[in-house]
Amino acid sequence: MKITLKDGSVKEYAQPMSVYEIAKDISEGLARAACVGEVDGKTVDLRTVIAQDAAVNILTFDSEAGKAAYRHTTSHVLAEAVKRLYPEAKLAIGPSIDTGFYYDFDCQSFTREDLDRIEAEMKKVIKENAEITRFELPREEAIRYMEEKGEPYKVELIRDLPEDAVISFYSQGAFTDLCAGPHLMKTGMIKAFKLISSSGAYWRGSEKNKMLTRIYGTAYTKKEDLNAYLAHLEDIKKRDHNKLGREMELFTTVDVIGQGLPLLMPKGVQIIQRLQRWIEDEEEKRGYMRTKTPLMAKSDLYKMSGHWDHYKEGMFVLGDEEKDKEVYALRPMTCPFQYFVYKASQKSYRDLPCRYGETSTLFRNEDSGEMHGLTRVRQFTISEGHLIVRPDQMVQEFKDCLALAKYCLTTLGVEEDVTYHLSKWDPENREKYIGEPEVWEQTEQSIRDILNELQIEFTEDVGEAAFYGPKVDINARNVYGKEDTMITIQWDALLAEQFDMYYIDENGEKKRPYIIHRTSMGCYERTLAWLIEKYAGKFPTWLCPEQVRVLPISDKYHDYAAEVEAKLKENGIYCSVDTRSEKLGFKIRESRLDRIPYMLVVGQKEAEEGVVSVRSRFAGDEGTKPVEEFIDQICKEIRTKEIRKIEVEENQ
RNA sequence: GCCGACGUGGCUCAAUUGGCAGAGCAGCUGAUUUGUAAUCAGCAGGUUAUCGGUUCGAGUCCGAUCGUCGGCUCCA
Repeated sequence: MKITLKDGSVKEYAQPMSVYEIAKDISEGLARAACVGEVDGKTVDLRTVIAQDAAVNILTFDSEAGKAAYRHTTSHVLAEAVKRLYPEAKLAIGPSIDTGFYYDFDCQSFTREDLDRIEAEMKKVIKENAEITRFELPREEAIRYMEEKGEPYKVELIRDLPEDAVISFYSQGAFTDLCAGPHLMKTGMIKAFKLISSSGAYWRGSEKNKMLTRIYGTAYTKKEDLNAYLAHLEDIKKRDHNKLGREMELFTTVDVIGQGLPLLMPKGVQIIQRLQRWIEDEEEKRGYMRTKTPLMAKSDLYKMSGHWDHYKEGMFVLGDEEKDKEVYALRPMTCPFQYFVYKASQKSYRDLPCRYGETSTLFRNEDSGEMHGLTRVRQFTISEGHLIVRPDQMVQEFKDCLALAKYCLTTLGVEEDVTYHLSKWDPENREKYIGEPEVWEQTEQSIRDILNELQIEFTEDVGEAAFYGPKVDINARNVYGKEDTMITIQWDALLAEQFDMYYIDENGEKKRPYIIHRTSMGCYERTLAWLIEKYAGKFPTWLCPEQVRVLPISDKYHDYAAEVEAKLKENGIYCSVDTRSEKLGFKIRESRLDRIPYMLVVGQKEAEEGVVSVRSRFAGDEGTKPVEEFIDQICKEIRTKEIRKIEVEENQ
């Protein structure tokens, strides 16, 4: 048989060979580093025996598949260690994930000290360097085997496997686990690992099931790489908006006010205000009309929209349905309010599209465990809008909404950091949605076509739609890698019916419009959080609460500093003067720590010549220039919303 | 909502088996008049998240509540 290797060379063997044996034949070093094999493009276990001609590639930790196998084996080492220390623990599942691996156990919860003890036991397992072997069992035997071992979760997993599935097990020493593999050859191949944390997780991801104990960990082939990753974890905490945003006095929370109700402080509001004014103006340029509608309404409104049936748990209801004649609720969305703006007058086909925008404050009664900083809150303000359009206008308007979203992302410098999702309904879960299956299939196809036409890469997510229609979600990851929706654009062919919205067509007949629910740059709080993390608090100049700080060398130059400040303020630049009697070095240090983009040093020389010495966080010392020249420069940067690159060494 | 950890001046952290709540930074006052990342001195600041319990005595032990964090589930 002929084996073609990655480099094109061909090896001939007289008898069948396992992937591992082939690796060993190539070199001992490769065999030591081998994690998985790739045979004719398919990832396989190293133990897989090849009996006929094939293209074979040996993958190490440097490949995605190799990394996954390496970490998956580490999770088995973890499981063995836990079983040794806690024999009563039941095994659930233990896959590799992006950042490492986890394993779920049904047992007590673990403290950090427990994790340290488990780590020590794992080191023993690794030192023992047991051979990892694979075997298969027929279904009934597999079930009996795991029943005898007292592993009910494994039994359940086997029962749920398809009838024709191969049921494989991996053993290392006295430990055996149901597992599809692939795995490394020996436990001793694990060189560097760390248990990161422990937490609760529902069995099979359903809150109806028992909560198990999950241990997260990670593994690398080199101690340095592991340490670099752990250092990175420490480092990203510094840009966590929840810490940095409080430090920078952008927002705060107060116990007595309540969970999920952050207070935006003056500097935070300045940023949000600038975003808001920009978006409102931009939408107006694009043909939007602005509305201002009530923050609450009678329950009747939400009954019409369907929210009362589909979303009541998420709403703040004022009053008691049993006792009170009328019950009000704070609004969780703006849709029905803007529909009534539309309905206030009869519309002709010539009036459409009607584009309504509103800077809209919403209230959602999130579960207590869900709140997080500015990204998950109970009251938030969103660049909300609804477009009431004729069916023939739908595609173009939907595209325009995507274009607006893209413009916002590009301007904020974050367009590279997002992923697009076509959020679809779940046909298996019909009661969560309104409308007929054909309508869902149709509208989903329309969105799919638009995204393909615009050459936007996207994934399709089942069960992520709104109850009234499918949508495009634009998501971003926070510093910890957790994904949040930043922008959403929803295709709604159903609610117009519920609200009896219509327009008169060219034949004088009543017609149903379509509706687009959309945001242009999403929710202000969440966007602020995103920007804090993206820029580590060093916002683009146009968004900085303080753009320039004038630093007089001594009080002798306060008059000149005030003159410079006045000129800057005349030009709408946010600036201040540091009049404290401190040394220049100290003032510079504080300005840097306050993340001020520009410092203007003024002393005798500057006062005499009517110039300023510019020091920026972008290029360091930018030299001396006339005040007017600096004003022109920064005004242009602000007007164009430029994102200036930081080129100097940071020292914070 | 569920599992777990945590809560001491504005911030970062101390306080031995339960035994006088402390430091640095920030702040304020004064001195200093400073040329590109930290001048010196002094002062002030706390019902140890809240409420209750055990104890001669609680930051420390116990219970409840509120909040924060890490996850799960849910979501803009």
